[in-house]
Amino acid sequence: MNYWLFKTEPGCFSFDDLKNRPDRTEPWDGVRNFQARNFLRDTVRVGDRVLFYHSNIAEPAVVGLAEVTRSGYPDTTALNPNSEHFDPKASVGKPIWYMVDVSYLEPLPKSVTLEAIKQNPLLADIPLVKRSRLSIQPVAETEWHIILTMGGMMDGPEMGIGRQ
DNA sequence: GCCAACGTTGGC
DNA sequence: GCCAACGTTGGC
Repeated sequence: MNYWLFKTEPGCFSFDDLKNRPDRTEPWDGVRNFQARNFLRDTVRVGDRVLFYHSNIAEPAVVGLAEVTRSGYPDTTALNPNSEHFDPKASVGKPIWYMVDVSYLEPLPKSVTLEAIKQNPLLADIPLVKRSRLSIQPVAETEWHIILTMGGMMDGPEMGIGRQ
């Protein structure tokens, strides 16, 4: 199982929008960057876990967790002339662009802001800091655990002290 | 809304 | 295949 960070502008599609879908599942379409496309097409697998990140807002942050429920398949919005993501170079035989399905899991008890991520020296190498424009990013397992800990999802090494 | 970073396009 | 021009992303 792999870990990922998916970026979205909440004004376009938010974590709550995913939660409010009838089956809490949604195709992750409209990605038009080749490196992100390669991840979606080749590497993202069913069962992979996703950090859901809100970008382009006053306080960008990881806000929740999602799960991949369908691996890469052709992005139909590229074939639809009425879609804002239409790509005249794409065709059924050569789709160019790919999407996956993601399902809502749970929100983080507290959002992990970009500011907090930047301030954590253990996260200095993640693409969010180094390659901020990449919209589909792999997350190392250690980084995954650190971010979940920062979000109040799991106990960090020092947080169990004093517990019953 | 500005603008730096960076990805893509297209002329040569 | 280089690289200038251009468009987009996304933090601030």
